[in-house]
Amino acid sequence: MAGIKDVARHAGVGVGTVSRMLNNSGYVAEETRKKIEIAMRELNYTPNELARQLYRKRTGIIAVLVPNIANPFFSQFVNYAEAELYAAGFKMMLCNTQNESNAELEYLDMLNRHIVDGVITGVHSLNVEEYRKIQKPIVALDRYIGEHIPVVAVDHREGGRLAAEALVRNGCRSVLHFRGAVAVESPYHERHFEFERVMARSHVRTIPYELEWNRLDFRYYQEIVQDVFAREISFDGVFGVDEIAIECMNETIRRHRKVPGDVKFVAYDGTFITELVEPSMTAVVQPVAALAKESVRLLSDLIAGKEYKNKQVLLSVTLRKGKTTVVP
Amino acid sequence: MAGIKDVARHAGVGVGTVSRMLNNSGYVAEETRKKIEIAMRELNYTPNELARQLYRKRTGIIAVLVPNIANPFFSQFVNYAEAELYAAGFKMMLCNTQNESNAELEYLDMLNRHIVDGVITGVHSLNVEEYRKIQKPIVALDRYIGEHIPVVAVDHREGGRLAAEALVRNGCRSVLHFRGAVAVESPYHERHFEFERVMARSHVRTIPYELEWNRLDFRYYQEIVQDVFAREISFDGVFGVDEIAIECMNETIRRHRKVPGDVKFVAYDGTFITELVEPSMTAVVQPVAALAKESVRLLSDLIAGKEYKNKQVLLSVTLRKGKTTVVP
DNA sequence: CGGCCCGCCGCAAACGAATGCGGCGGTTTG
DNA sequence: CAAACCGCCGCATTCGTTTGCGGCGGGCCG
Repeated sequence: MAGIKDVARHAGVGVGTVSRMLNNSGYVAEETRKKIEIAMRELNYTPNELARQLYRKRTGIIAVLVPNIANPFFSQFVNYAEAELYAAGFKMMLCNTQNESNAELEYLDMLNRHIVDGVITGVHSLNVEEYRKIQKPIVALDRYIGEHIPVVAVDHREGGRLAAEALVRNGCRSVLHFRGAVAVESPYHERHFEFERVMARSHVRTIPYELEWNRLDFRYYQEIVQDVFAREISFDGVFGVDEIAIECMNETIRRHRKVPGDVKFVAYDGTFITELVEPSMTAVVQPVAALAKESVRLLSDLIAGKEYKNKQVLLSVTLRKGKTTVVP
Repeated sequence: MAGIKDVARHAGVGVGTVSRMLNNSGYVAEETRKKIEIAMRELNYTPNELARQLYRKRTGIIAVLVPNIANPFFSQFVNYAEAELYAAGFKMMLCNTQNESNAELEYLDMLNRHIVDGVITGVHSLNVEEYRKIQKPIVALDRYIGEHIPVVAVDHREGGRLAAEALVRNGCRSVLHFRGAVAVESPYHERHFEFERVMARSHVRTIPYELEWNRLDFRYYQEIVQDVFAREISFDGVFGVDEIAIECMNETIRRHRKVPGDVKFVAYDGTFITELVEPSMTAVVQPVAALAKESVRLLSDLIAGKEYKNKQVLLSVTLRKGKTTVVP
């Protein structure tokens, strides 16, 4: 309620002096400093950040866009991103786009409205064109948007290879391969191409099963699994993102087939849920903490004025051995 | 870059007119309206929200404080809260306090700094006194803070009762009861008291096991379970929050005891992970969506100037039958 | 002793928008 | 025919800061 003017009057100085003291820029005598401190305490003064933001043209807020925050991968990502942003002096605005591209658009527009200083986008629904129009700090997670927008991604090719090799090593002959919708372009898909490539080379049969784009709710995954079993597909290995691999394993167990005896599983992402189930699942794990760290670092650089052209940070994945495969 | 003045000059009108048109308040002739529209388009004008916020003294941003967003309960809560806030015209600032009470304090201070219009706090680490000092819109999730701060909570007493009755019905004689640290006061604990009460009345032995306060990482839960089994405690029923109940079940299965044959499980919270495991777990489920909805509603009311005294919204829980108990 | 630098500080102009007030034509009303 | 009213609009102030510029004493140097 009390403004800087009130403090100044109360302390018998000018507003400039109070301001200088707040940001300790310029000279202010020790004695006046004391007087101002007292005045601030007595009036219970807190600077109004809005006025500062208006003058400085920055808010210190970063928007993080994710499709669904309840999804383990994204909740972990957001968790780390928040920590990194906080450490870098930023606050985080969270945007669950739920695949609503108008929500995505609205949040992007906040850059123009000066509400946020930057955006980290983990969503893929919007037309790429919309992003290109915006000449503001944006970092993309796992998506190539345009040459002026840096990307941080993982080496999905390597991920596909690791998964495939694991299943081959474990002697699988017929592998169920859950894959994202091919219609959507994403670095993301590389893992599927590479997976198929390695399998073909190793003469292992694969049964591709295409999933809808951006359906992250697990009810959907349950439906899919029901469908798979209804069709009496026979397989001795499974590869897919955490959620569907787990659902698939559960149904396998319910039908009294042995894991990993009869069927081996390799999950992709390796979030905590793969460690939560019994048997724990072998998984290609994405370095979520590093993804968050790099995203924030890149964005900070952009905000600080650094220019990036065709910048891509590629992080490597690892295979974590669980109990759904036998050979390491 | 272009400001309202530029638009006004470009359209040959005064700034007031442009402003009136933007907020359509007051009169502006159709013809001038057109001219301004053209000017806005040509200059690619977007109003600077910071200036508006300064004038209006509100930002439309709500801070949501949670201890750990990677925790399924909170990630679901945040998910719903974001949707409700968005629908109510607010943006969400997410704060992962990670039990750092200084972070909590810093975010509360944003109310004074006019960065956020309100706070929904799901964390319990800070001294209650700090909250009482703040005469701004705050809603507490599952915690009684003071008479001027509305609380939205679930009926934990009923939750404790439902869980206890389920285990009694299933014929348990000796139940392992994981409970939160009693040192911390919270409506939250009611479930444990009620649980013990019902068990005593039914002459079922309980083995209470006290957990540390606010440790939400699942490594910790693993340690606890290891400890339990190392001490060779014998039990035929388990009650605890999702994560620990699941860890405990996994270890039980690994030791070749049958679930639910030898040991029954009832989890508390009933997040998606209880449905993700095999066998799926019977759980007392908290109405997370409703919690979020009510929190937002109360906060909106507070911001709109409505006064609440000793307001408490109590939501009821339900028992969801899974496969870790046999009798419904 | 005069000029100059230096520590200290006040004044006023930004920042970009919202809005109360009053003015200006033109029409209705008494 | 004058007063009241109405649609429309510009001007100046306000929101609460930051900061450039310039002033004012006092000490130091030539």
